[in-house]
Amino acid sequence: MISDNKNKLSDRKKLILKAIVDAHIANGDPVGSKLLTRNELISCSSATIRNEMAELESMGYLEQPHTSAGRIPSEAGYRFYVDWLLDRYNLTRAEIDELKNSLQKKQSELDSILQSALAVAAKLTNYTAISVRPKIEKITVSRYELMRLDDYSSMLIMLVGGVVKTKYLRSNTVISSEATHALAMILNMYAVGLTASDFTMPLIMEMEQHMGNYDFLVSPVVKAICMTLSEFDGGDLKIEGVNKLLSYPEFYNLERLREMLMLFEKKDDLLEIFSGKPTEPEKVQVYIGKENLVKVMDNSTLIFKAITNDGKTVGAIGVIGPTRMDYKRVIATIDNVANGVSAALESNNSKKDI
Amino acid sequence: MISDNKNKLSDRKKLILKAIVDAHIANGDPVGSKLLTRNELISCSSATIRNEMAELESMGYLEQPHTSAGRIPSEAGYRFYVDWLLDRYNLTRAEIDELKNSLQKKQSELDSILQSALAVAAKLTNYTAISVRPKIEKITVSRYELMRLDDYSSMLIMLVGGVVKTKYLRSNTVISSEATHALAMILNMYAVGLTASDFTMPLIMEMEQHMGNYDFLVSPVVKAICMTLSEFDGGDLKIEGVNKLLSYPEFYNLERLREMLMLFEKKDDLLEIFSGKPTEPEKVQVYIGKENLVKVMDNSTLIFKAITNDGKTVGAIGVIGPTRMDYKRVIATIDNVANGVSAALESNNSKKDI
DNA sequence: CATTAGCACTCTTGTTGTTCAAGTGCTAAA
DNA sequence: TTTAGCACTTGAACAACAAGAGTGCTAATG
Repeated sequence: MISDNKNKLSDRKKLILKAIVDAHIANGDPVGSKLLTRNELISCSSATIRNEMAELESMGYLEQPHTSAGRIPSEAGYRFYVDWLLDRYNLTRAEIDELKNSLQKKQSELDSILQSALAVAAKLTNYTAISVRPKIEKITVSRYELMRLDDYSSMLIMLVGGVVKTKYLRSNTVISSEATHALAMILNMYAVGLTASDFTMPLIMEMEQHMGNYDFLVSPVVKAICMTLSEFDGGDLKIEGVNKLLSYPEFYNLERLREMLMLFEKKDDLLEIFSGKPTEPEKVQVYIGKENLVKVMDNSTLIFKAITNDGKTVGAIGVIGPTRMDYKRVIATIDNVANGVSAALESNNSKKDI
Repeated sequence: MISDNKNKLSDRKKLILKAIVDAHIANGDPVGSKLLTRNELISCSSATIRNEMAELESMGYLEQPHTSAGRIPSEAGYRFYVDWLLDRYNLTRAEIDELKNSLQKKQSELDSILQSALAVAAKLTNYTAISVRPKIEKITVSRYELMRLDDYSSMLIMLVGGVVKTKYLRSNTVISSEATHALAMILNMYAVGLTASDFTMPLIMEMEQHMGNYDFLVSPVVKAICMTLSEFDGGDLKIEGVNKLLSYPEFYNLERLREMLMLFEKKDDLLEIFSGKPTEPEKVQVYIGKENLVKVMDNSTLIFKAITNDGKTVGAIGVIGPTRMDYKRVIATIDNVANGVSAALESNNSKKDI
């Protein structure tokens, strides 16, 4: 019986088990009897706790890695914890919003091709592959719609560069449908054809004036617009095959590996490297070690090539790896992949023309 | 002057430098004078090589990690190697084919949503996120086109489940355009509405008979068709945020990390785990440690939830991490993400209905 | 009878010292 | 100019050892 299972443990044992699992989840270290005495819910001495822990161990809920370490939960311990001791957790608003927004996002044609190209580049070269779409200047919204979902939330729909972008909005107060309409009108009146930096304070104040009682809506919406614009033209960076790093003894070193992953996580530096260089677009670029100017890449080589469409550079694709890299294979591969992506884009163009 | 640079080194120095770089690229170890004497192009003793190496080092092309190790190329050494000593490498046919095929691939609606959902799941939970589309039975091609590109290559275009799939084909002999046409006709005659397992040997032989002199074309094309079908319905598995593993001391162990990455690489096992379980689709599933049956995951926890569309399970999304996992947060997050994806799919349905 | 204090015991971790193998630099001879 | 030989340097691997942390057990206490 399930309820049998639940009541197998005394309340104090449950408390101690829960405390141990919680502490272990938080720290990762085995937890000893002394540590638990600090827990306010547990009001007995370390010796008592030790006795209880010994019993929990013999029941199979705890184990000790070695004699002189603390206890860690066994799998059965985790199972009991998950089934009976778990608190409920509710996502924060910020988390929910992030979730909703990301599910709205649509990939562009180029993004989709880059994704495939990256996967094949990583596979063929056996190095971590990276692609970027550089910043596009002067991206603007050509039309706004505002869709009211309920009293507290709406969807901002923008036509930007021929593509529909949506942004989920939420307020703490009730927004009437009149307010929604008014805001949409104001946006189409004032904010069409503007780049992110065109949204100046005077402009925002003028919009607020026109909104009357609903002036407080303007600034968060403008923020959302600017975020969308910057996310759209703020060059996107994709990475594939981080695990390839592990294949090389150069990165078989956790400190180094972690630094590299931090670099991938942050993306800014890489974006700059790929975008900023005065590249000859028709050639594969090779940057070795300190030529990369970013400290973390002191011992790494970056090999990439620009992707062109209609004669213009629209991105770049390449790999990153140890300076000890199989240059001749990688250079040839990246050359071909970049050309392939460019060709795929061109063929799309011609399809559109017909 | 560039040519100056090229001739800064004597031919023997170039030979030795190239040999050192090649050897170091291959092994990763510092290379000593003795090893180089085995190179057939170098016909002098280790002592001579040592002298040359000492000179190359003083010129800045080599360095030694410590006195008693061999030499490794410096950045300048790599630079010289890349600029002047590199052999040309041509991609193999297999590599070129793989490249072309992967650039043709189109993502489905579900794939695109899953991609976004994965990214946000990995970010919110801070664990590695995984999604699967399970096998779809009975997927068939409803129409074939064959586009001749040149004497040796064609594009096989298939309409499968309402989606266009293409496959790049190449032969060693010249294929006339008549042959291409005949093949396309035969395919549409015999091979429409068949699943991969419907392609039996007798059928293939019958098709070959109708192809006359071009019978040798049938079997490779059928292979390509079957590959496409299996790739289409063979459940797809995506992974995001492998680097998150590094955040946890449990994986701060290169052996463990590598095993996990191998698991991600192979995908088969994971696919089975996600797909095979008799899940209650409305609940978040938690598998702890050995409950996972796959050896590598002995110390890991898998948390996932099914994604439904129109009442049917169309996939699953979840995370994998150490058994010491922040269960309450992860369970809540996965619950929300999976629901979000399901909802996004449903809303697409209703759009289509209108 | 449950709880607690105290102490001896166990086991890991980090440090130190030593040996071993690898590869160099230099000198003298060919 | 090239080669052989030898002394020297240095990191990696391994064993010995001290320190620290946490337990289990026993005896005392409310």
